[in-house]
Amino acid sequence: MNSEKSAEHSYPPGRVKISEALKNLLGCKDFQAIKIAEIAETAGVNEALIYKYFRNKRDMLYQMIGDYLEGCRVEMIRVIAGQNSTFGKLEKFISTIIDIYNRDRIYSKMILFEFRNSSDYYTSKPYSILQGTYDLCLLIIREGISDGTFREDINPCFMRQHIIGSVEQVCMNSIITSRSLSSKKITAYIVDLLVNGISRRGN
Amino acid sequence: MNSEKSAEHSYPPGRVKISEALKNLLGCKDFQAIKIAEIAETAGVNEALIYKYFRNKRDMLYQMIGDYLEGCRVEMIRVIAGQNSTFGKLEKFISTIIDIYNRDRIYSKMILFEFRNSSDYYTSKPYSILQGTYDLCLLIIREGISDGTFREDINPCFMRQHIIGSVEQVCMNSIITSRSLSSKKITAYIVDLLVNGISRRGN
DNA sequence: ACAGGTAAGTAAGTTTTATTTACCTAAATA
DNA sequence: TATTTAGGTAAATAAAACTTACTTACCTGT
Repeated sequence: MNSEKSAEHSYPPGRVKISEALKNLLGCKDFQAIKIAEIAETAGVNEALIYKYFRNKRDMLYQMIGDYLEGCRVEMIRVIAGQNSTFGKLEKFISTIIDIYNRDRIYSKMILFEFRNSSDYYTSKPYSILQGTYDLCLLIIREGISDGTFREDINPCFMRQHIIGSVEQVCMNSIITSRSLSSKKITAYIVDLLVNGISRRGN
Repeated sequence: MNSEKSAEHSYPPGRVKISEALKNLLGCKDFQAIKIAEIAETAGVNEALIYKYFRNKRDMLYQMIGDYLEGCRVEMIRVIAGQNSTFGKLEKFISTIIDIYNRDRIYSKMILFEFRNSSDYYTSKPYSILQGTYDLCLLIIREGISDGTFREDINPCFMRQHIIGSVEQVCMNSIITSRSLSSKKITAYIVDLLVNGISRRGN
């Protein structure tokens, strides 16, 4: 019984084909418009096989998002570790989020649009992975407060929300308008606003 | 044919009962879990009547959100008009958003969680009403730039996204955690972060 | 090398749920 | 008074999610 993979499920060909089929279909229509029959047909498997691997339609989405977000979390940890200044870490944190949302639009849409619409989403596994990734920001903030980069009179959790909110909003907008983001430029822009505020300098 | 109300539909008792039933049900379960039959039963009308007034299930949500958001837009215009300083307007804009999200949690949930999950949402009427409300922020920003309150080196649309993103994130979090927000306190907190940035003062 | 379990896979259902059709009734209108 | 029209319903339909009961083929321990 010790043959488990890193994730807690195995990936037989049928399962992989199902996930890929759903992903492909999500490229052209949205989740609720995609039929199980359609997924099965696209994958070239029987409908019932889907229910061997997934509890229900929504569970497919959650598992896919979970796998994807786990990869993102690992990437984020690696990328931040490569920076030594607090400021550099914050920049990398933001630019990596932008890169991720920019890179695979199908997953981005899943996460920003399909993912949240169920009351059990914030008790779900993918949610906690996403929060885990976003919470890396908290470490940066705490470090920044103690080394004097950031204000010490602000609640770190609150600051985190402020940062995430701003970044996600920009990403969401680019996805809605189907515009690609230049991660470097946008990061600089966001960081500037976050760090210096919107008030005229020297006010 | 000139008997139209201010909104483009009339409100006979059956229709009102249906909307109220849906709203009540949304208080305890989420949209996709609510059945048409259940709505009809709660409203005390026949299922078919629902389709007299609404194209489909999703259309019910859109119409309800549309009506609600139209009220919010009107409120926002009135409230901002009562301020004369740019700074006061920004504060009022933010505190009103917080108040609205705080006030009726069922509508907030609809808007933040159910509303976005369809690709046609950003071509929908409620979306354009919401954007219209949020765009009031643009006027404030432009005014603030010309009167020297805000930085002139920032794109107003971008600044708008930054502000909305931060505010919405905080509201979303309070809804997820079912915590009520003290609009005054939180507004002061957000405005401070937005205006002055997260960087240590005098950096 | 073979019994027995187990994972991958399927055909053909059942059930659930959104949506339609065809109809009734009463009030407004011409 | 005839007729349209708005509010409303019972009962059918259709579509899609999900199950059941069944193969087939591959491991695995004796």
